[in-house]
Amino acid sequence: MSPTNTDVPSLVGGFLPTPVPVAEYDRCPVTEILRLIGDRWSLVTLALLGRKTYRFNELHRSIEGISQRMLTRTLRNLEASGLVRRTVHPTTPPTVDYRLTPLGVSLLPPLSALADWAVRHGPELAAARRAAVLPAVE
Amino acid sequence: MSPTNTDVPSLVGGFLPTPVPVAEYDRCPVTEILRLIGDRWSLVTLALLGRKTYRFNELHRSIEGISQRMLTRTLRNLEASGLVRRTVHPTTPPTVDYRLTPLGVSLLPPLSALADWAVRHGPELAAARRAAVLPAVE
DNA sequence: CGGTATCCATTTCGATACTG
DNA sequence: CAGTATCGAAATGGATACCG
Repeated sequence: MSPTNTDVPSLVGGFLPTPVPVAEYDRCPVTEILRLIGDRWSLVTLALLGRKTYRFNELHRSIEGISQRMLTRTLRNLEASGLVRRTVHPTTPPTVDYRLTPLGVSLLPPLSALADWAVRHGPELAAARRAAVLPAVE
Repeated sequence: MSPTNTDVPSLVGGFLPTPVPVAEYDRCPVTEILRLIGDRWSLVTLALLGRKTYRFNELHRSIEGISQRMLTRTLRNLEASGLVRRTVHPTTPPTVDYRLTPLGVSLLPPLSALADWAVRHGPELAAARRAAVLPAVE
């Protein structure tokens, strides 16, 4: 009802048929976006592109540890989902830059909300992990 | 500064050192939560548990297509992160129920914000995918 | 500069069978 | 009822080399 709900967690529209049909679930946009950005490199990439336009190698240098292959794959993925636009400038040698599309920009606020939650509750998450791997001497 | 920012996407606190150090990035709580819930079954599981407490087989029946093994793994994962609490009742046969912890409940609003975004922009995402796999006859 | 192509290790997922 | 054990398939990620 309300344009943005903050107190009532809707999660997939506010209702859920049970059993949840697996086919629908897999095609659910919420599932898709989480799987899209839940991989190793998408989040940093989006975070950087949220700040400015990057050239390929500039991005490569900006993300420590990423291989050329994975950077390409990550960018192509985000591009295929409409979050990133790839622009080739016909110079010699050719230069390519990447920027967020308006759709990509619109993703940042909700993503930041999740990020804020994670930062706030990071200690609790870490504590839970520690408690889980050390079920000894209580 | 503001308790919840909606217009300025902070993403990991509002600044990013470049190059982004891979070790820090991997330990970043934002990365961790995304990878945690970015798998195949965590989102539905959380969505269901957000509604009520479930017994194991009840959950199993409620999620079409999930195997016993994956349900167990998913629940154990969420439990190890402190989002879900597992309670064993010493009856015969033993019954076990799962519910969200307060931490798990606190995750629902930001997750719903992302879900709302996905639902709103689902058509655009789908259109981008279609345009990407059909780069023919423009 | 901005990629591909190849190959391999690791992880994830799912099916099936069995258990206290 | 609520799992565990085992196995194999598939997806994911990374290293290296090469290309227009």
